[in-house]
Amino acid sequence: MTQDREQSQLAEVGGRIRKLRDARGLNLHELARLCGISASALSLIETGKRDLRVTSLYRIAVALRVAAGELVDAPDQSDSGGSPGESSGYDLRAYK
Amino acid sequence: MTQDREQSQLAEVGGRIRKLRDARGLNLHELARLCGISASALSLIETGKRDLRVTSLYRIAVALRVAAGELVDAPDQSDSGGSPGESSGYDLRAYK
DNA sequence: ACTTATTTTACTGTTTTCGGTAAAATTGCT
DNA sequence: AGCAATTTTACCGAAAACAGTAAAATAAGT
Repeated sequence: MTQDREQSQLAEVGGRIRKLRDARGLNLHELARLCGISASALSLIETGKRDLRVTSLYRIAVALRVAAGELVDAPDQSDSGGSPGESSGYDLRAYK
Repeated sequence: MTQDREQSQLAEVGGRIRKLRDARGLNLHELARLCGISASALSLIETGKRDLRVTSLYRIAVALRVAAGELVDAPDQSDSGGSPGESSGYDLRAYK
């Protein structure tokens, strides 16, 4: 369950990278060299078959000239710091 | 150079995590359990001493109830999909 | 069809994240 | 000061992300 979810999350991240790479007119090897990641690793990342470190995410974002958040968030994500003070909602009873 | 940059990027990510965790009134072990990451690893992440996978980033974001992008982007990041068609700015001459 | 460019996949070796545990260091409270 | 809670750090072993290479698969062009 959680496995499938992370799988699709990575697939979405990879899809956004590929889309932006295409929009920039770059091929795999070019982007790979721009962000210091091997082409084979980048291919696995774009197809959602490999997890990646956030530092790698940053390097890719820099190469694609977008904010790193655009690679991990859905395009319509807009929620932010709500009103502070309503510290609620956590159910810690199950533990400890 | 690049090393220091990634170091500070990780420190910023960790700082945001810690700040949100404090705002939620959670201690390290509680957040660790909520996102399925060991407390020791989470401590290293919050102090910017350890890189992390994006799937871990997602789990932390879910536990903190924020978009993952809020953990990787500076709070004032707002640029987005500019006008398509101006494919420019890449210098590939140095390679290939 | 052939040829070329691009991408995918498989493999090996190195580095690094991660869980778990436990011990130090720090912080907070009385 | 002491004592407890929280955090940091150090270790170990396992799993996974990397680089590099090369071969297979796919796409694109002539």
